[in-house]
Amino acid sequence: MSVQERRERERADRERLIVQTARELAEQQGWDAVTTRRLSERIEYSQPVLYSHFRGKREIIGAVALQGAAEMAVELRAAARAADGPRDRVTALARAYLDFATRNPAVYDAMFQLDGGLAFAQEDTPEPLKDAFAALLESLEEVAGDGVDPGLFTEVFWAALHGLATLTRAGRLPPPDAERRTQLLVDRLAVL
Amino acid sequence: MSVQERRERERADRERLIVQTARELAEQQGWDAVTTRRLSERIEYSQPVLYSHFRGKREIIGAVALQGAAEMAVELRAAARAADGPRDRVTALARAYLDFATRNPAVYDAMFQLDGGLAFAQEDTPEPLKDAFAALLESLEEVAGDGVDPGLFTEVFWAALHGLATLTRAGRLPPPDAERRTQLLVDRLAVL
DNA sequence: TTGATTGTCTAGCGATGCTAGAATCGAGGT
DNA sequence: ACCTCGATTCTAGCATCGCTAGACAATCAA
Repeated sequence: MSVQERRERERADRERLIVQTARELAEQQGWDAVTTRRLSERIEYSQPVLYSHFRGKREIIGAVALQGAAEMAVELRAAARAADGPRDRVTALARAYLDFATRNPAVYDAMFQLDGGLAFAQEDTPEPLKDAFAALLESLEEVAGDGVDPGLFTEVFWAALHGLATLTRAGRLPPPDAERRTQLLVDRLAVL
Repeated sequence: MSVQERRERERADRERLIVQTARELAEQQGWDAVTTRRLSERIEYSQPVLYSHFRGKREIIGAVALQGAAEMAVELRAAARAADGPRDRVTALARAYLDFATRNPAVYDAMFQLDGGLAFAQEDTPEPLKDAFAALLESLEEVAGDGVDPGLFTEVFWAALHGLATLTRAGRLPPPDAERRTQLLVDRLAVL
């Protein structure tokens, strides 16, 4: 019995190692550099080992995305908690979101740009993703405005943040004005 | 002299054929299916011919993106022209933008999701891209609000639309509520 | 008609994601 | 201590990718 338990523990450790290594490699050199060969080399196992943990590269991306979603939820809630009043809270939330995207570009890509084979906006959506959305909603429902569905408002606010995050990082929007854009977005969207 | 002119004409025709074929193939089966082999087969030339027109696959994507930007600019201006008053104009503009993204998903990806090797938000940004942004700005500057830089406002509005477009298409936002989200966005962002 | 230039194609390189089948390891019984 | 057998891991290879060198063919000037 103990032997099997140790095996399962080692297996779980190795799975964490794979996800962690994929994430580091992606942040260092971009997702294009995360090949099954390089990844297997870094974890010091052969390629087929990857496929005994994940169906393929997509699932590895998905695993990184879930890890990222959990972290993002924590950071969003921390930022909201540290702020006083609705206005400061929404501003802090927006900054925290964009900050996360800037500091973890590869993880953000795994979550929203790449195909990680994850379901969204439906029943079988993984819990971490639902929770990250919930973290946004918690701080936004108080500024949704009368007669506006908080869920719908959160979707719009999230989409706007997502647009800013992706376009900025892709060089489509000049970075220096990022803060002014954030302020404008918060001022207009939130009902204070 | 005439011989060379015919040659250049044929060459330009073939280049258009490449771009058009890449675009059709991408819309039919996604950009992953647009391989140099499949593309060369469809245009009935060998692979190296592609490289006598474009540096590589990236530039082909870029060419599709520029074509798309030009079309989008036309559609945005048409929608704005057909509307009466600032409110209707902004709503029509937003619908036209999201509509373009829905009807031409592969082209939209070429423009904003994939790496087409194009410069953005700087001097050497290709004209069609600047013009598409200008088309947005023309209709949005009148609703930017006092003391708000129209360019900055357009960037924010654009980012929000981009977020809605990409998240909806990726299955991250439920499609049925698309119109309600658009309305909410216009109502809040635009100063009417 | 010849020679040179231009254009196109065949064939192949290194790299990718993924997998079949061989090789190895280790736990449990004798 | 040794064998057996199942589970685990690896070697080797497939098909496909973007891209390119060098052979071949077509076209022009002389």
